[in-house]
Amino acid sequence: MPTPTVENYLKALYVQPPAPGQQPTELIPMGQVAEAMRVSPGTATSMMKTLAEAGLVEYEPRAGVRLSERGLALALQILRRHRLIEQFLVQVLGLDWSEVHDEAEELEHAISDKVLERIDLLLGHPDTDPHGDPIPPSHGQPAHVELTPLSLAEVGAQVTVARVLDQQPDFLNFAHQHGLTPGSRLTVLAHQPAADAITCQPEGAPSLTLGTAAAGKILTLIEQTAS
Amino acid sequence: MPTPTVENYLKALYVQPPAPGQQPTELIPMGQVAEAMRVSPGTATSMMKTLAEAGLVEYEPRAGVRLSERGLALALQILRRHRLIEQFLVQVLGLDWSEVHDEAEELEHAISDKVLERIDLLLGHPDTDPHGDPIPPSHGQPAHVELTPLSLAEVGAQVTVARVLDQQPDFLNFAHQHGLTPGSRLTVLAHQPAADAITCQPEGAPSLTLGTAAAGKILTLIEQTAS
DNA sequence: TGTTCGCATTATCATAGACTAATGCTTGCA
DNA sequence: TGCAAGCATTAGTCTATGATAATGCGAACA
Ligand SMILES: [Mn+2]
Ligand SMILES: [Mn+2]
Ligand SMILES: [Mn+2]
Ligand SMILES: [Mn+2]
Repeated sequence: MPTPTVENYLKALYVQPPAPGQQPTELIPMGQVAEAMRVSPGTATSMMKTLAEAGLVEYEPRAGVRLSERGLALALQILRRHRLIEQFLVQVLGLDWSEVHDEAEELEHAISDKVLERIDLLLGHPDTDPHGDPIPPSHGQPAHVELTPLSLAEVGAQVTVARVLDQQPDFLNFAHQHGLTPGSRLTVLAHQPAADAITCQPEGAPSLTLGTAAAGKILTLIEQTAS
Repeated sequence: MPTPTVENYLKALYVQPPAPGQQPTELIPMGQVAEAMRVSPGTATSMMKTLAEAGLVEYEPRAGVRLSERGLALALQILRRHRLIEQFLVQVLGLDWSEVHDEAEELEHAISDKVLERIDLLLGHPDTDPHGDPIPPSHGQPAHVELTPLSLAEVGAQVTVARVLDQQPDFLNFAHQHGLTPGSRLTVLAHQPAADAITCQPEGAPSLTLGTAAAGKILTLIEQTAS
């Protein structure tokens, strides 16, 4: 059984965004690992060697690391725990979606498979967490759904918010207050490239202008394009 | 915030049974600490010095340790977490009372005050856990209730099982199968000192003979003495 | 083709928690 | 009154995980 530290590294490796245009099987450079885990570069290197010893990653000196098959399976297991716990904390205990990430970050290392499956049952086998992140099944990869960042949705399109990529409480509170939670519908009103902004109209809330960076963190399902 | 290891030591110190006839404020010898925590004597000594440094225990070399006021408050907090979690696992997730102790042993270190108070609310502020152990309030000591070990109950008495002291799954399964769970009522039929045994009649279950040691782990509330 | 700059690696050290083995108190008994 | 047996303490080591600082490699640019 891996330590909490090892579990955190594996999860971090899994969720690293591939560099633009890269396959997710490409090598992750050590600097990125160090930054993701907020440790020094030396610590990252030595930890990656340890994980490689344990067969959880493939490590190529001066090139980077990628998860091995075993490492990937473990990472998905931790991610499943994390996201089911988040959903549980919101649905059953009534916590706010802005505070469950940090709670789950600890609980994911303490919960047994048995308790986890009870939670899954109680929740009716959800397939996403409160932020719209997919919950991996107990075996195998989560299904892939094609989503469009709000920043790229066409003017006039009607979209449904499906997933919010930023876990920061401030951002989540902001999104909640403006009707940008998974399931809420909105219409894209305008792009303002010069202002680096986009304006949209959430259903049942005032219209809203967001910077491109923020809009890029809101992933949507296109319901209807501009007619 | 103490580490999980420190929390476990404090909890263990709190639940150490005082030697027969001792006040619970007496010093606990190092051998007892080492045995309770299943570590070597040297480890116990060095850990107690560390805890003394941190002001959580009073340590007298070659005599023993006792919890300080701060250590006691912390121990009660951990115990509250442990027992509320156990009750939650049984009541909400439907786990068996024989398996929740080990689960809670991990979760007690991972759960936040916020989540804990939500659980407490959801359960309706229970004051005992599934084994009948009292749940300490968020501040202060748990109320003391006078209970009688089944081994000492008089022949002919009607008693209600209030608390089961052994957390071993085997013992708990045995107790459950024979109707010896908190809340179940039974009548004491006979003492057989020569056989080191006691016979009782649980309501709605076959009568049962137990060794004195086992009967001593079943604490009861006397409902009615022999007429 | 050579050099430099950015990143990675190595070397050294620290801390928490554990172990084993050697040593040292203390107390009860002769 | 003295000593041995039973505990407890100390000394030295180990592993996991971190840090810092010195060194090294290699890709891109001159
Ligand atoms: Mn975590
Ligand atoms: Mn999430
Ligand atoms: Mn514990
Ligand atoms: Mn209990």
